[in-house]
Amino acid sequence: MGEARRTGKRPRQRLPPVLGPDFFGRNADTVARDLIGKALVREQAGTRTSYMITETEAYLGEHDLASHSARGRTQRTEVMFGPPGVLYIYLVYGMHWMINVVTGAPEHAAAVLIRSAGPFTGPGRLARGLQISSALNGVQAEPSAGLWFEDASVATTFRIQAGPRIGIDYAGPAWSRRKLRFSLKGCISD
DNA sequence: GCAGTGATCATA
DNA sequence: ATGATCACTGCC
Repeated sequence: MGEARRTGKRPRQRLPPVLGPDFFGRNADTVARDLIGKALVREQAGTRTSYMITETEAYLGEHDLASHSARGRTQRTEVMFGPPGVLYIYLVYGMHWMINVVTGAPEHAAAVLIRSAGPFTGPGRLARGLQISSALNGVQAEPSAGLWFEDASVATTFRIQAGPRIGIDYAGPAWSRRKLRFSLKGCISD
């Protein structure tokens, strides 16, 4: 007993789909744009919290001089060359963890940086707020990992703004000018 | 405006 | 082994 029956007139429960390789196995800029308004879900010690994603950045691949993968395959960038939907998490400035998800086909070293979600504006604050660090680097984003993405948009209509990426001037004007940062218009992070 | 912080990578 | 760099944040 105790199990809910799935027969009869009970309406079928609609679970928000977990975004997987089908979603992430596309161009980074498409994924980055599509992630705006989606949910980043964190579960720790049985407590689950969803955060609406409001800001992302696309890193297109080895040809993108702003991307870590432009320097080739290294120990750090190895996960970027792996399958889509895997988390790429690294430390910058000795104290801030960045949450990325690998996109595109394997061997195509592209990723999307999650810059803001829910109340956490800024990639460093986001990782700190969700208590994310290197433990999830190289791990598939799925419920068993405690961090995953869901197509759970609450807002029905919203505008997405595109602008230049932050903190990548080293890539030169051609790449730093490109509008590969996406944000929810009206949010503090837009 | 700029200091803090330490992994990572190139150079040797 | 050493030094430069860094997909940032917080406080001046």
